Amino acid sequence: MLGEPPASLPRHAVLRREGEAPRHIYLLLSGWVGASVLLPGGERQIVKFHLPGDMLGTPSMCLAQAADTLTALTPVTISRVPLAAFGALFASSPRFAAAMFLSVQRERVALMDRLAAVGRTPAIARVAALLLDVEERLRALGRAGDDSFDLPLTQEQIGDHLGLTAVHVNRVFRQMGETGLVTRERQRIVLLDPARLRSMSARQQRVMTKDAGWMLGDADA
Amino acid sequence: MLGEPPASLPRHAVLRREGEAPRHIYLLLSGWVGASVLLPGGERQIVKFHLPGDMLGTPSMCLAQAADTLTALTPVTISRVPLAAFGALFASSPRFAAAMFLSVQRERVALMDRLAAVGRTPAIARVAALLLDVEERLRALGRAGDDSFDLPLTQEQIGDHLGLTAVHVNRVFRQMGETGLVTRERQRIVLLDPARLRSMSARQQRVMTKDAGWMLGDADA
DNA sequence: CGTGGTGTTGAATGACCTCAAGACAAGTGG
DNA sequence: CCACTTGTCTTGAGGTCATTCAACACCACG
Repeated sequence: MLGEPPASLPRHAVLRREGEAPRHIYLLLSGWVGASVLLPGGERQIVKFHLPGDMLGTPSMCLAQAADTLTALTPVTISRVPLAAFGALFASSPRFAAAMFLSVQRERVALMDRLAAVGRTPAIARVAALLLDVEERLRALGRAGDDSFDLPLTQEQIGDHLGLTAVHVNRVFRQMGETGLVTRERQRIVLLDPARLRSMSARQQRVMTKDAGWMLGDADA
Repeated sequence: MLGEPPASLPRHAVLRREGEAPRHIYLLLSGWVGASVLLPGGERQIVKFHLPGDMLGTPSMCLAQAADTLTALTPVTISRVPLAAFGALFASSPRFAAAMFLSVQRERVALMDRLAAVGRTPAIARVAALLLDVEERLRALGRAGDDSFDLPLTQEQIGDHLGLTAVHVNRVFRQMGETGLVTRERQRIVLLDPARLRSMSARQQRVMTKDAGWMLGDADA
């Protein structure tokens, strides 16, 4: 479709570094990618864990220098999309434009929710929210019907995502194990008690509209 | 232009409550509005302080139920825009669509930055970042050339914005006063040492592109 | 002149961090 | 096959930043 031929990259590969001029966005075909922001003091905040099907790098479309660094958390395959090509599509199809617009709004809502979690909930609620979020997104991709999945993240990465230290993430996981909330061996996570996990996560269940519900009766491309 | 006639609302008025079906977005003509998310436990996170010129409520365009509550922080005047009317414009003018798209991405970047601040920086850095952010936005509106401005927020609202308690916000302000960073009388803020404030804020200086830099040579409406 | 919202300050508590050490697993080169 | 390394996980002890609880001051407002 609109992207360049797929490319494979190993774990730890950097798709694009913060500060570079953004000339592409990226389609993630397989694997996990982390989008992170670096603070002057060297602290890192991972603003998004990307799963297959996601579009990466779009926040920087409004910037002269990319805001986030995109790093492969697992081996990945991606397809780059030049902004120029993207722009043509945007101009020719209002429906596509609307879909993109709504997609960004969804990301924005997700950020609002996580900001609320990081700003206002204790560590265990944040970890619970992360697990539920990942499970839900994987389920939408057709993975695993049971409440288990692979979480190819180090505890440090999880900490950088949730505003915690790796050490504290570890303690939270242990506590969750001891109280029968989850089990984990290697990177395999099993949600033993999703209901209780949900109740302590302070997570909203958001209902998305069908794309462009407010955009009726227009010509498509 | 595209909105309904302006309406005036008093302080504390709720433009739209979280959970309602979003049928409008709002143009803020004067005054301050806070967009907040409520957590199940009753905690509040203010995700954005809106200043005149801002479009409010757009994140909920992708949702069946509004994600955020819009509350007047000062007396305000607003203009409502029905989503339907909005959609027509969106369909007829790709340039408008692109501008909207980029505007959302800017909000997204701002959320990423604040998430990083809340997740990874101490209280004083968050307050410093807020002050600099507000000052910069007011300056863009043509207000105050000197480093002073009105901040019509309670310390509780500031806390809800930064993931702190009102008490701690107060202590941070006092400390900033004692160390010669800022002064405040009533709601008037004076930045005594913007440079030092900036250095401790961990705030990125983002360079925005001109609207639709990647979208060249298309027909406008 | 009360009254409610907000600001201010202290004392005690707590959630999370820092520092440090060790365990464990997966590679890598000998 | 075995050191050896490296990255990650795990656990403890102690410290810190921010919170909670509580009391009081200060306006603005009726």
